[in-house]
Amino acid sequence: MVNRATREAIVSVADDLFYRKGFEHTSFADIAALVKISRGNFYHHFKTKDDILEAVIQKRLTDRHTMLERWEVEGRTAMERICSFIDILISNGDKIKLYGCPIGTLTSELAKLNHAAREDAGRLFMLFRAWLRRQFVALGREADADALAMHLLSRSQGAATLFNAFQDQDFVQREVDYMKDWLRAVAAESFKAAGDQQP
Amino acid sequence: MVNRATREAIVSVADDLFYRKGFEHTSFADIAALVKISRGNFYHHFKTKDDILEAVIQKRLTDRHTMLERWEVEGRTAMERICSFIDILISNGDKIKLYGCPIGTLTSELAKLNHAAREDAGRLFMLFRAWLRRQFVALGREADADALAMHLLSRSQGAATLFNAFQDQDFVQREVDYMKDWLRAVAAESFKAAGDQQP
DNA sequence: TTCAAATTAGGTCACTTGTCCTAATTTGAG
DNA sequence: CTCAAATTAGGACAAGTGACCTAATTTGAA
Repeated sequence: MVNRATREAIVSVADDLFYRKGFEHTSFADIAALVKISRGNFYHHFKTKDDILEAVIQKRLTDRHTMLERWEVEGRTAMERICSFIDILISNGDKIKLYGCPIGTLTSELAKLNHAAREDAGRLFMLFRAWLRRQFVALGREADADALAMHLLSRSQGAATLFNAFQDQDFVQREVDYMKDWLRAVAAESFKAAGDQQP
Repeated sequence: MVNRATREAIVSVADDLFYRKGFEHTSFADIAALVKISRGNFYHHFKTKDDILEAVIQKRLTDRHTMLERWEVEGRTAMERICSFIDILISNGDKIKLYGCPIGTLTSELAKLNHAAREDAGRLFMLFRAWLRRQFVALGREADADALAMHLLSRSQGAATLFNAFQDQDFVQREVDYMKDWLRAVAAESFKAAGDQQP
């Protein structure tokens, strides 16, 4: 006798609005209008706005986890998997161009609001960091896998931010190409190191 | 008979609060409390909150312009000047760690608010882009100076975002070192190209 | 079908927001 | 000093916010 559909609709719409308009700039009224329920109805599903934020972060964690896991079991090489990550900038380009990176912008907003959910949002970055680290380990870079993961995360964050600021499609494409060049060099180095038997 | 001091105090405090708490999350009351004037007094200096934002963006443009110009006339090499830009991540690290990049986060917030001042804020990035482009030209890279400028801007944006997210000092230091390595490689390439052109 | 639980609609509440008004005070040119 | 202009304080105002309540309706297990 539990209606999960309405709850999921609220979270889904909130997820979208928090991304497009920001957490603080999104009101209960905004969400209610899109979900087509009355404002007062919220209290039955979520006690506070922070509870909705919590659910949205959880949803994003699940969604990204699912995506990354799918990439991992589709049996491609670590190199191709990392390329899939880089290609988010293109495949999700239309939205990034307009609203930036969903993870980076949320983290940044919550940091400024000094919001309690700041740490939870941070786990979104940690998810990608750990996943990328695993790919670099698979690429034969156990020693500096984490630094490489952070570096690539950083590069894609920067590209997303400037894509949003300048709206320049050529720029993103160029940065994506640079990242793939870098990735090939990283892979080549690790092959060389394996041959030398030296780090 | 014009009191510019109060106006400048308002803009200065607003600049700081917009950075630390975000534009929307900063209220007239917040600013008034720090400037130590009454709330109603604002209307005499700024008709709307958007007018204050306009003034803050103008101030940031002037401040950054002054800083970049100073670096340019201090008679150092283009390489050293670009290093000064990279080193912002260290010299301004305490604030970036807590609040992110003042330019990137403002641009991102205004994009989500769909705010009219979005374009004005964009000029802050353009300022750095043009300045960096000039430095790369001075480094002998006329052909791809703009792409190099955007690339470095992108790298430093990403580093600032992840510094804010993970608060990891070692990470920023590493990224700063990577950027300087990259810069040296770029300079070396341009020397090589110059050598090829003039045998 | 029955009926208690789940869900919903509609509204109230106290509070904050940006905007704007008016009256008092301060300032400085003549 | 004089006095009009500049500046300031204090508050009013409507609109919007998140939180919360109650009563009506819907749902589905027994």
